[in-house]
Amino acid sequence: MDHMTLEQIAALAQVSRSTVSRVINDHASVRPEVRQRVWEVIEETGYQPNMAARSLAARRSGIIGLVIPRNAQAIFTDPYFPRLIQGITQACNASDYTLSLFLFHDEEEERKLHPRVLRHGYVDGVIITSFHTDDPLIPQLQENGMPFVVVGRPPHTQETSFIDVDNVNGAYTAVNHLLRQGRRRIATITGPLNTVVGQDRLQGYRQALQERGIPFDKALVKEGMFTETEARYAMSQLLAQQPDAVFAASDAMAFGALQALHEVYVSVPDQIALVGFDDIPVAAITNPPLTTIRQPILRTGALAVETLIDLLDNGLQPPRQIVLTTQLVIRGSCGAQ
Amino acid sequence: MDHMTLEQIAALAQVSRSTVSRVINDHASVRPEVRQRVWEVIEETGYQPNMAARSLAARRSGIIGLVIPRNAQAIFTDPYFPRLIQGITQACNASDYTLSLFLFHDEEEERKLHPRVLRHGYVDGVIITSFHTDDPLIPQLQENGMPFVVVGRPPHTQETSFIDVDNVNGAYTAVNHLLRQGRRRIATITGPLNTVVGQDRLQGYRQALQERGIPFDKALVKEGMFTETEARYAMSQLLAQQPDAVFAASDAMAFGALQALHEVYVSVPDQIALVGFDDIPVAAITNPPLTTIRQPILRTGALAVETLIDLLDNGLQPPRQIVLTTQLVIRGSCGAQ
DNA sequence: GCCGGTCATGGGAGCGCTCTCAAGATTCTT
DNA sequence: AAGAATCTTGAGAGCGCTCCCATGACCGGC
Repeated sequence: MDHMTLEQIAALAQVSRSTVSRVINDHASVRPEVRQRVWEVIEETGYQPNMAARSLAARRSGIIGLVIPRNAQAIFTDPYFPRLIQGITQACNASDYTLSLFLFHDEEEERKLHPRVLRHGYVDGVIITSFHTDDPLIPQLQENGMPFVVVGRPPHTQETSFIDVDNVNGAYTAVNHLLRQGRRRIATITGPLNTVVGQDRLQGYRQALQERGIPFDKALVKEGMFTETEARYAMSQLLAQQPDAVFAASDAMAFGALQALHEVYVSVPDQIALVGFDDIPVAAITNPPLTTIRQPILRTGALAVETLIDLLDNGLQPPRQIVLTTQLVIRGSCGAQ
Repeated sequence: MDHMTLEQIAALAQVSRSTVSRVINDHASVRPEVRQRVWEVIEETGYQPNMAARSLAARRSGIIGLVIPRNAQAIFTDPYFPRLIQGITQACNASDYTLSLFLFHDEEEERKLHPRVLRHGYVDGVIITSFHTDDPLIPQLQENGMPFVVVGRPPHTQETSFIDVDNVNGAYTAVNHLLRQGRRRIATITGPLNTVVGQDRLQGYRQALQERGIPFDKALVKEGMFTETEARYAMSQLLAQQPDAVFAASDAMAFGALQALHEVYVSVPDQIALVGFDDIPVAAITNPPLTTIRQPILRTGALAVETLIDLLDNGLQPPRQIVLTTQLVIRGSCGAQ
């Protein structure tokens, strides 16, 4: 009684296996009364189709994978990831897909487990995020013909569908805003510079300075790892350069900076103005509230899923490449209010 | 060439399908030279067994599910969850299991998607966390014979394996520590009181007060939802009661309280001492650093996986019920240094 | 050198589903 | 009212694997 099969349901409803299959998969051409009779039996028995069998026969599992490589230490501290996962799961739930999480902690795990990601019959496709510029997984996916969508801009964009936000422009806007407040000695705490997103936000910073004819000063740039702790350290180092403003490439890093500044009683924004990037929920309730660049994280996740499903269903030729815009959210930390 | 099958590998290695299967699954009685020949062919061709077929034939998928019900809003702000997921994925990776994430956002999603969790052939078992005391999923799992392990203490413990931390004792220790600092008017911001963990930590608070003969004052208790924002509001409300200390039932809520206090220039710990619960990484770098109760989150996750696998392999009768101990971490926010 | 035992291997029968194809039932056309 | 078109249904053949059982090779004991 425990595990019923299609055949048993068919017997109970006095139809064939095929008809039950049609009813379950909502295929056309089943007489309404038959359809109803079958549904009744299904409800009564609490029958659930066996997914393994279904996957095998239909050649699709209904599972999509989310791959987060080892360098994403920030996943454990930065609300960006939970939020992205929220967007992804919401879209998955809506489209009747299940999400599998592939989280790698070190290089050995990556080497050992990449085959699992690529294994046929497991996932129909994958979403990959936060990779190094030289992450070996992307070429592997291509080689194995595993459909995938990238969150962020991959190093080699041809042939690849991706969802990115306009990081260069966002960072540019942030720094430009600081410039308009009269700040001139603007430091930045960057993301990891072996990622495209880290590079792009630094690029926006440089562009804004350049436009005002302010020379780029390497001493005002410190690399963080998108983590609070790293940024706190970076900020304490930057203090020696006596900046009058800081652009942190993520809100989490902005908090780290804020903490470092609190510790030495530097007033924000009076002595040092601060702008972050992301607009995660806590940004609104720090002291002072954080001026930041809002990026649509939920939407990014949802679009990644939708794009992947489209790719699965329709092949998606040419690849879909979406760049979402960001938005400056002015609060207290930049001194503009 | 793309998708090879066992049969094709067998042909290339000039053995039978069965022998290749034996080699892959590391079964005994295959001649070493044959074993090696087969491995060579597998490596050469980059063959990956089809998981769907394997699951169907072997009646296990190698996937375990992590279920996070809708009330866990905190997942998007509280580093507890990422950390738990880290522990779980590490253990999964080590044991060659894959993790599927079932994240529900509202009641409708839960209703609609519970069957998916219970569906046979999908997941071998599930880990469930952060449920209401009256969450319908647990009885459903029992009814369907789906193996599961609970993170946290379930409302009805007989027959159920779970991994919990000693929340009552942890909270007791936190409050007792405040009492020993001479604080007497101790408020608390609780977790959601329709969860066991929320109730347990409140219970510990009450016990500590009772032991000192301090009457329980309802006005000093505010319910938070384990979120920073809720806690910030709760703290601002508690100010009217003029407490000299606050026990927040999670670190995330302690930060919320801290922000509320900063806003009105109440000094921590001088005017109000503060103790949290969890010891998430940022606790060490807030201003002041947060005194808190450390719970072994990573270990909880790993134990949940190990217990579930044990349950899958060996039936685990009687159920395994583990309660981990907590530890007081003294930093600046309690006024003890 | 014959017989019972062990070891290595292959073949067959599924696992529970989907999907194609063809046949039967029904409706429409003229 | 008869043939053509359509709709509805069932049977069969897999999907790619695991597991059981049978077979044959090989070994030592007497």
